[in-house]
Amino acid sequence: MARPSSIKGEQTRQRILASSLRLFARSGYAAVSMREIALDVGVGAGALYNHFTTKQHILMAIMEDHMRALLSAYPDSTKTNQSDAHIQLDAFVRFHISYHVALPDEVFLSYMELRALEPDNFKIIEALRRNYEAILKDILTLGVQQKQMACDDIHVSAMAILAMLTGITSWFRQQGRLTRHEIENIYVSLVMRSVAVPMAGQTLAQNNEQPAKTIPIKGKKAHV
Amino acid sequence: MARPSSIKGEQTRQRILASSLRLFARSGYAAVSMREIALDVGVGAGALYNHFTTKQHILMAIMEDHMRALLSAYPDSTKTNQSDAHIQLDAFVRFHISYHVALPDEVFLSYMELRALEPDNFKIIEALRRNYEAILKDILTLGVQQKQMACDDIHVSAMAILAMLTGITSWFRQQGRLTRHEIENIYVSLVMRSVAVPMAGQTLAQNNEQPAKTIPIKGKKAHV
DNA sequence: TCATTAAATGAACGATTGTTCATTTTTTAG
DNA sequence: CTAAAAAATGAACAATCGTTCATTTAATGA
Repeated sequence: MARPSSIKGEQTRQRILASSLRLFARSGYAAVSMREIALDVGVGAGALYNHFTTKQHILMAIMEDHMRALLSAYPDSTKTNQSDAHIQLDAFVRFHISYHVALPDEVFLSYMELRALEPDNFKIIEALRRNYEAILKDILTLGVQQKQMACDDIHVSAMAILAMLTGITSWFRQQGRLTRHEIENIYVSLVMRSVAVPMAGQTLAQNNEQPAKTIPIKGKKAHV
Repeated sequence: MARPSSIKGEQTRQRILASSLRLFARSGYAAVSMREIALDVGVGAGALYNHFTTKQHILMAIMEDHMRALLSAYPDSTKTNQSDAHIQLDAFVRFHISYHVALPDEVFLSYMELRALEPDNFKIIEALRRNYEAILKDILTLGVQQKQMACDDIHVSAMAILAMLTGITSWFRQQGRLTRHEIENIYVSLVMRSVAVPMAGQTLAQNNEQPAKTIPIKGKKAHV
């Protein structure tokens, strides 16, 4: 026998994933050609197919790796050892920000290119995403049960908080005005207050009685 | 003279915009071909170029129309007639949700395809976007000045709130569990509390003293 | 009705797409 | 060193891309 396997192959595979990740994140999946990826890796176009059967497989590998890494990176200790919902939520916010700020390309890509996934692949990623969302929902549910938090709607609140947190990657820059730690504190404050139990005397403008007056939309949308 | 202009041309132009909007929002700018658009409009591919000089011009027209319509749709009355920051913020949240839920494709496209814009076009859209963000920042600034609101950072808080609100379009369905009005109320509540002045005795888990412990990231990112 | 021109056609352009494959190079086991 | 297979090459494939253009169709003012 000769050469049943090598380390070279795995190295090239990882370089393909790294180049694809960066290019996909920058220009979008559909806008990046296999030749662009090959050029960035420093290899011929045909060589890519020794490691991935199709372009779609590259995208799927990146997304699935990211989602599984995200899920396994979340420290189980915060889920089991702590029964205080506030502390769990604080830890979740800091974890989410740390992870997403450290891996902006993976996060951006996994959010932006969901529609580039073929149906079967989409289902897999979507399921992993729901697993992650469930972590936050469980925390909010616990907090409401313990009457430590006030949520009008667990699902909506979870979606709102996640959108708020993930949005950081769209403006955060490593050398920006604020450090990651400062941003963590700001967001912990925002999130904690957003689900805080309203105190007596708290002025929350409640004009819920108004029947949702429709906003008049100016514009040239004749096709409506 | 004969036929200096017609209504037919403008109609076709609008149908091109409508078809492109739907297709771009569904599959992404780069993944949609001019022939697909033409087929959806019910016209030959060459006919598109009687109304738009390039594919990029179609995208730019959609985005610019949307951003300008968004800005002009925001009722000036809430800015000038009301001096109460809380009422202004309430109105802003409801306006934003109403508008974005009514025009999900426009919102989704204008956010997702920014990178598909050529540099000059990007600058224009980006400037319009900042104008819109400024509306919220002004409200928060006013609220802080009046000591009605507490923001650790105006810019970050504005980005957080906008991300939270715009994220609605990624899960909202017209025939879903909640009506638009119910969602408005939930988000008004979330936003109001997130910038609420903390009351004495309010338990906001403040472990700001910890030196930002780094989350260990498992995974196969050998290139780091 | 006629002249004029906007609007639409559809073939064609060169460039690029994802992918294949015969061939060559490189690496490892024996 | 040699045999064998992994890995890379680079030309080639059919298909599709955005765009152009000579031509035809259709709508309008006079």
